[in-house]
Amino acid sequence: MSAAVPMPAFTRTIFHVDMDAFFVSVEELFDPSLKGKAVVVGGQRDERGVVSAASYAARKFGVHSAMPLRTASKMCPQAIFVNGHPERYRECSEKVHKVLGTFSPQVEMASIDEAYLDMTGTERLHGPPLKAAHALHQRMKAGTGLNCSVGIGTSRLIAKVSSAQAKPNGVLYIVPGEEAQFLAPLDVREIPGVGKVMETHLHALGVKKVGDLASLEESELADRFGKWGLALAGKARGEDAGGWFDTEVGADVGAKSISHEHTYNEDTADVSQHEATLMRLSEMVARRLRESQFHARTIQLKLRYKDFTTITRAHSLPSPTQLDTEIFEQVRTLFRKNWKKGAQIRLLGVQASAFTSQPDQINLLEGNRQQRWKDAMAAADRLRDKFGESSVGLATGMRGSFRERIHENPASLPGKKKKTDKS
DNA sequence: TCTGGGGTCCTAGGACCC
DNA sequence: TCTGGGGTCCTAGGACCC
Repeated sequence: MSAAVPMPAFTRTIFHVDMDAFFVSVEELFDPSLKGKAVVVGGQRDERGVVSAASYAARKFGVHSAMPLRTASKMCPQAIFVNGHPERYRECSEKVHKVLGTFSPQVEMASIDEAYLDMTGTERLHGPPLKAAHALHQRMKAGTGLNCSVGIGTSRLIAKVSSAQAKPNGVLYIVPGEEAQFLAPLDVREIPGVGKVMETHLHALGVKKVGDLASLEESELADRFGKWGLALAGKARGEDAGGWFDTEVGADVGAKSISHEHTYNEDTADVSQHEATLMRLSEMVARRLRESQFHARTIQLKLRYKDFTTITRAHSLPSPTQLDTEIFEQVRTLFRKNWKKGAQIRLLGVQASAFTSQPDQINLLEGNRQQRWKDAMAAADRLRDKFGESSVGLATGMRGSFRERIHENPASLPGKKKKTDKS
């Protein structure tokens, strides 16, 4: 048993809705002459960069996302190369979200082109799962002009894996109880979270299919891969074992970081160019912080050299910021300290994290003071545990002082501890 | 093949505190 | 002079996803 998070006692009905060749399909809406042709979205054929999306016609030639554009051009010379249009995709994504909202109040956009719906208990409104899915399909086409695929299962994992099997433009329902049989013949790579590295490790153990994985001892997986191994064992059975998958659908989590980065068209060692780039990236990050009303405490520089070696260097500020100048100065300091002078740079990036919504200095100090008091109390408790009740006098004295503080400023009492433990 | 940009989560070591 | 056990925070790197 993986005991950390109890599985729901009832059977859930989860939909995973995945838009088909999303970026390509959106481009086709704007230029119908692209329809049916080999199309590559992401940039021009001679540019530095990778494929964001490929049409099904282009995929026939082996082109796939994340492939370098130049490689795609060699494999499929007749392909039409299109620059990406993020605003168009965001706009369409909102339309998708709206359509999905008419089917369930519990909708969660997992990325720009896919979503989870908890459809548990919607039978009276929408009928059985397959009927609801076909209705969704039609309403999606009518509302957005786009095709999607729908996977249905008792967990997020099963829904996600089955939507991939349903592509393109299909629906696949995995009947409750048949999860393991459905997964068994699939490549381990089909399990979300199993990438190239984990695949190699599993192959070394003779594990190629999910069925092979399911027949391994859970304890062996745990020994070999730690926390991940345990989750993996559950996934082989179709369970949302551990991590993000185990969360309720629609419980939206705020952003944890905001970043921008830039890859030069040609590598360069020109300092003034680097500082100008860092300035621009800092401005972009700061603007988004202000838009989302976040203040960031940690600023990170990302630096990639010509040979692709990449370093990150971070610094936490005494008080959080959303100002261009403060971010830029931090990132410039980090850059000056860490750049191997004269070495050619390929990419620069700026990231902000450790968000608070309260920039207020006074509140922050109060928070720190309170934290120290909490620490002191906890320390006293530990002392008491160790040395017995004779040391309780110390602890009581502290509690007294703490109580006074609470009366001074009752509003600031509630714990700001947000344990992000999802396992 | 010559490798984008925007994210999330996990691990591991060291500093620091009690 | 040597000896512990925990906890939290910070930082760096890496796997993975779309």
